[in-house]
Amino acid sequence: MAPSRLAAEKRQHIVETAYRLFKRGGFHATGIDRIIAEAEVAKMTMYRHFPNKDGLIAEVLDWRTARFERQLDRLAETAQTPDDKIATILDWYQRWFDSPDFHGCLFQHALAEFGEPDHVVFKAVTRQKDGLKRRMRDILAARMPGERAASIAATLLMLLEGATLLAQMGQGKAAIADMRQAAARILDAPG
Amino acid sequence: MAPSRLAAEKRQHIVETAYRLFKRGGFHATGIDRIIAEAEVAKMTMYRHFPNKDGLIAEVLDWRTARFERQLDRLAETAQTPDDKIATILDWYQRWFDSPDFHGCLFQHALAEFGEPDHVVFKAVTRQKDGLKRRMRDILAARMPGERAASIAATLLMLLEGATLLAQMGQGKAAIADMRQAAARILDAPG
DNA sequence: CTCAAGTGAGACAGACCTGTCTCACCTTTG
DNA sequence: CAAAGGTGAGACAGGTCTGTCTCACTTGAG
Repeated sequence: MAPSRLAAEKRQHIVETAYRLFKRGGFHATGIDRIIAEAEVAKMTMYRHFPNKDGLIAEVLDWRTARFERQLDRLAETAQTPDDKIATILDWYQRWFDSPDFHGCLFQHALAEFGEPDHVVFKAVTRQKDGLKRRMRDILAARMPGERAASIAATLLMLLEGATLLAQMGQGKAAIADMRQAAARILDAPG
Repeated sequence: MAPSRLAAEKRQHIVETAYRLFKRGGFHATGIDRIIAEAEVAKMTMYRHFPNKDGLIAEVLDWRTARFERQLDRLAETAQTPDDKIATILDWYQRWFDSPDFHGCLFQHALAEFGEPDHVVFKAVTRQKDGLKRRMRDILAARMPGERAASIAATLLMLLEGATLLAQMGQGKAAIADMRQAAARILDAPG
């Protein structure tokens, strides 16, 4: 039978509550008991919707990936040139770093705690990073050969990931500024 | 009383065993019981040398930082120009990515699991990253104004951290190549 | 030799973990 | 109304976690 409307809402509520707790406390350190207490949900309700904790984590990451990519695609529509589209991504990161409950990248953290390439969580992380890289590559491909677009997209991804790390260590402001300079130099360089 | 020679050796053995296990399995997921079993050491021996698990983790990171910086400083002596010194650092990362039991950066992982800025582990992470950035800044300062050296050092650090992340996702080869191109463009750009 | 420090082995406490199960209750649907 | 699926609350099992403690033994220092 198809899940009822209320069941789907409960499921989504669990995902968002778990997201908030994982972001603050990490994955292994955040217990199921804590999640169901915070979500005000019975334990069996959680285990009826998700096979186990790892499955919940992967679902949380995939949900977050979808939200992230929606925001990114919407932003890309507001800009005209490829360079402007890339700039809106950097703007997005800058706002993220400045947001009050910034705790670093949940996907980086997931990779740290689930480093086995076959693990369902590991795969959810690669999906997010590959999606971001592909979006930047597609943006740049309108302005340069595909191979060079792929290379620069990878470079920008590295800069973004490194900047996120520095931001988690309290150096977000400088990291954004330095990243903008570097991005400008890389994009302006002769092909 | 000063610790005996054997006691110091045991202590060091615990640190190196914990390092190996943390690298593979993460921090929360690796239990004390596993560490002392692998190190073939009594539990009380471990707790006599370290105040608690967090203290052991911080010690492991600091030991690893010292080893890393020794290697870096030794490499820097073999190169002449600032650009060559930076290149030897990139070479070091490339060899690291290709090493058989590469599992990503232990400091990134520690930051993911201990995100509280006041935590002893968090501080050990910032020490390592700041140390690396400072070394690159000092290298570059021989070739450009101090402010620009600091900015480029931060950019290179971001690239290195991002490349390490990509390497953990199996894209180390391409990441190194793209990073080298980006570094060359950034270093060659007009001041 | 003598004594103290260090150690190995393991029991132990108390807490927490994941995941299963029961049972009474509610709500939705036919 | 009646049947069935979803839920809340919590007990429960079996395991693991950190950290403390005891006791017998070994090893190093004076």
